[in-house]
Amino acid sequence: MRKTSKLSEVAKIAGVSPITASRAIRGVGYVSESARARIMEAAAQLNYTPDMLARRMRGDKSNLIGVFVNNYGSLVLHEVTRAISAEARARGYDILLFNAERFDSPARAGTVDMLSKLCDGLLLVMPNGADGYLDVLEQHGMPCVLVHYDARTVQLPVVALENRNGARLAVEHLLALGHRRIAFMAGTSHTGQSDEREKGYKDALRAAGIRADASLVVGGAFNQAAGNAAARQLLELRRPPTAIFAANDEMAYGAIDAIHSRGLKVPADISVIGFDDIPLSSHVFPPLTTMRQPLAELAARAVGDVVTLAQGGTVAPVKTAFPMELVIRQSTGPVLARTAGEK
Amino acid sequence: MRKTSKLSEVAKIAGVSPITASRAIRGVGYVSESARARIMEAAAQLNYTPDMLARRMRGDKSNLIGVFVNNYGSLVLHEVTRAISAEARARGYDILLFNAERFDSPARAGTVDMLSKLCDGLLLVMPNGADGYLDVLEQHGMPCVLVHYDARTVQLPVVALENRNGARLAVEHLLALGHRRIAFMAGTSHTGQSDEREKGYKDALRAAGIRADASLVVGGAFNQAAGNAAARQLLELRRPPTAIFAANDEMAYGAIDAIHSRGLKVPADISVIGFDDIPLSSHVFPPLTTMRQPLAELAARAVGDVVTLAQGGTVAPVKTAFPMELVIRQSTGPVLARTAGEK
DNA sequence: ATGAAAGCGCTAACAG
DNA sequence: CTGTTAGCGCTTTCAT
Repeated sequence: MRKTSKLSEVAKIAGVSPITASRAIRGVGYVSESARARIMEAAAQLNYTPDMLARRMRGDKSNLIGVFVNNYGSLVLHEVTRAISAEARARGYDILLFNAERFDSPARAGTVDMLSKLCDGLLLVMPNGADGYLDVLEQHGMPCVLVHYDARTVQLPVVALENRNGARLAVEHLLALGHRRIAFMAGTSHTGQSDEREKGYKDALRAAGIRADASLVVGGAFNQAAGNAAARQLLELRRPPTAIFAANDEMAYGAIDAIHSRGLKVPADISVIGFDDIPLSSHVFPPLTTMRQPLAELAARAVGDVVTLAQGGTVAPVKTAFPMELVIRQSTGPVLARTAGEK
Repeated sequence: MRKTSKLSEVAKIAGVSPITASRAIRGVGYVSESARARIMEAAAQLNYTPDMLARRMRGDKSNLIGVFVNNYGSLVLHEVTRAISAEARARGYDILLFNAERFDSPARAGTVDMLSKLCDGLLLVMPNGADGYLDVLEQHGMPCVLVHYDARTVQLPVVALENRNGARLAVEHLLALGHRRIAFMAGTSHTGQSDEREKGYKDALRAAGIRADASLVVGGAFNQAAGNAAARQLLELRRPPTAIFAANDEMAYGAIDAIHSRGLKVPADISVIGFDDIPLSSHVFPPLTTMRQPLAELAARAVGDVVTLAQGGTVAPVKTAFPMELVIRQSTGPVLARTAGEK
């Protein structure tokens, strides 16, 4: 690997000391016109670029925001990071996305540590509440904001969704359509979001005077495969649900697949509602009724907060929850007379 | 920000010199049992983590692969990076994803440079052929592999798709269904992929003895919005096409939308075929006929190549193109008698 | 207007 | 077995 040119080389060619060259290149302090000219000339000739690694080691800014994610691959995550990326760049920051299942594994500790040194601020997207790294960060004082997190309280600003309330709204929509036997498909409980959504589901049922039926709560992961499996399980019940509330859109897709492959129709036989409203939900068949999250506002807030922190400002370590909006498309419909009567 | 503990502190507590502490912690060289115990004890107590930045500045490995992308946001890109990420982690590397429109902007140069110093190897996914950074990399000697690139030749290994051939196959499928008036929706020409696909489209038409009609080549970006706009444009033609070949799946989704919103049906009125076969293409309506890329193999090869390079091995600077496979679903069908007769 | 010294945190090479 | 010296590339004092 060809060595990249360094400041001392530039300085030598220009016939000055490294520090003078440094000043000229950064444009600070006094440098005579002639010296400056020679230095710039030499730098151009050598194609010199300052070594940010070295600068950073001395504590300078990097203009980089680190985005830490786990389970890279989910579509919501993709949408969230995309929004964050757009927002960050609009503010003059670049994004460094780091993917790790957990951040507290000893093998990863060094990397994580280095990245947090490298970046001016950190955004943890959908972090695992059980991850010990959260505690490290909490004490560390590093500018850091949690995004899409709804688990145990940490002393860090959190930008999240009104998961519980949004879920209640979703189920109320189903209730309003006459459904009484409503299933919930849960994701993982890593971030706490699924748990909150489940609470909202139960809130709505309780308010409607419907007793919870444990066999109607299924699932286990936020992806299509899990949604598919969970739906199959529901369909095999002696009394299957007439409607399914999936903890996210991707699970809903999987559920719809399972229903179709049983020869049943959505929403004629079973209604399905998702959560997140990722862009593709209006393209699947049938177009998915779901709860929309205000992605842009959320990203703007998250990035705004880290940037404030990174620039020495203060942000209270509290959770800001954004409201969800019901988007009615075609995967939900009134409960059929025959099924409704069955109850 | 609380300073993180450093080696010298550990050493002081353990009553040894920094270098001895270093040896004990890395497990190299001779350290007496008693000293080692005291050092580990102190390190644990201080929660010491080595500063990889400092290590890296001395030229050590980081076990990180940098993935540089532009236009972060596209779903194909997401799938590709996801596959790369999985593959890299399976080999013990972590991924650092860096998003920038271009890598040669002066403002970004420092960051780009730093990242390439930081990472053991680089993967440029869908790079812009016009980006001057490619030339820098070419000379630089940094372990680096291009992924999904089909533009001007550079002296770097490239892992790509059989774009031209795959496109030909796609159009031949349409031809076999009786279509004669076939449109092509192009993406951007940044990576050269769209251009190659267009060549394949023309190859197939020519082989079938159909004269190219410039009004049937539309588009301009690899996303839904562009696909939508392009399809509207096609539908307004005096003689609209009976089939559309979109340069990627996302454009195809947009096209299908446009067709539906005109009150037409896919494939009854117009057939649509995509390119890439991202997972969602089997869930949209109608399920999309498309060309599948061997994602896992591709990622395995790309990661395998950088890792080889990073470990001092050699990889020839040539392009490896992976074949595409036709996946027939329900968005393509035989041309209708009335339309076919029209010609 | 310019430079020398010192240090960021770590470790290879070379003494003890 | 352990410590000293030196240096990665840069920049902030503090001179001159």
